Amino acid sequence: MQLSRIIIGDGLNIENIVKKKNLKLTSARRELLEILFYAKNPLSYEDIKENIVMDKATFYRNIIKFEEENIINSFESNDKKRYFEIFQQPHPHFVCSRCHNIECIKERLDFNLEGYLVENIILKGLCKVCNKTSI
Amino acid sequence: MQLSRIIIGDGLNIENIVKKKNLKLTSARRELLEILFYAKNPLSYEDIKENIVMDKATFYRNIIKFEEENIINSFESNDKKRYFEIFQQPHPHFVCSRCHNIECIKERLDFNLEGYLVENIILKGLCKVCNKTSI
DNA sequence: ATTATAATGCGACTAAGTTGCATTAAAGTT
DNA sequence: AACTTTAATGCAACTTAGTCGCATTATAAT
Ligand SMILES: [Mn+2]
Ligand SMILES: [Mn+2]
Ligand SMILES: [Zn+2]
Ligand SMILES: [Zn+2]
Repeated sequence: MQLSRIIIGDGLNIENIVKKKNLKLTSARRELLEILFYAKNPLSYEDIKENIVMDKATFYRNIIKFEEENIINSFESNDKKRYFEIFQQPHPHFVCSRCHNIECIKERLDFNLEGYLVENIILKGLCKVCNKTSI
Repeated sequence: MQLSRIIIGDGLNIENIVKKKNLKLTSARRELLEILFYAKNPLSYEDIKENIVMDKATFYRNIIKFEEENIINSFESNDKKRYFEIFQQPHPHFVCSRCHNIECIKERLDFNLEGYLVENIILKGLCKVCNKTSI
């Protein structure tokens, strides 16, 4: 909710975004973008499918389009699934190996890795909640 | 080659390792561990299957056993595949989005992420080689 | 050598994601 | 408002990594 405001700015709604990219605004696309805009964490197809009425193929074809147009970005977790979120500033993600939650990490992780170009960071382990309750 | 010496120490061969964990030493297990010991990078089933004679189910069942016994560890890349390596000190892995190579990162990446327990780090982007040749 | 049990091969299966194709709906044009 | 063009959709079939049940076989202990 706040996220979508921050990213798309005032006056930019789903209609504007989709049309600005020369995509047709279908009900499938509106549904999908609404869910992603209001999500606090990245979501997989499995997370979303209960709340949408489109076919799986339509889902993935729209996901591909949205990624091409930089409306969303995605990454693979360690559960064989791909997770999607509205495109933001690149930031790390944390995958909890106990509760399987996936969180966006706001903190900057500063390290230097000479010669490489790091585009994406995925951390796995215990999230704050699970780490506390693990004695 | 050097790696396996370092980890398992002098006098510790595949026979010892397997028997120490109360696993039966089968030809499938010997084959699999030999390949993993001599590998410079983590390997997937697809990487290995040409060089082994066991069934896919046997491969994965042994992988599971080896992981339970901390003989190997594994992680998922962004190509939907799982990669396996002989268990070592935890260290990050770099997945190149251009050449799709997977490298073990020796450098320590020091950062603090308050409250979390980071068990595993996967970096994605351009490896040294691809980063140089990308202008 | 006999035996108990763990490991194996085979085939069927699951789940994420992809593709071809005929149909439908969006958006522009008259 | 009807017409047309083209993109988007649903459906079904497919691909691929990994899993599982079950009958058979190999390992290692006795
Ligand atoms: Mn995020
Ligand atoms: Mn490694
Ligand atoms: Zn957790
Ligand atoms: Zn590379």
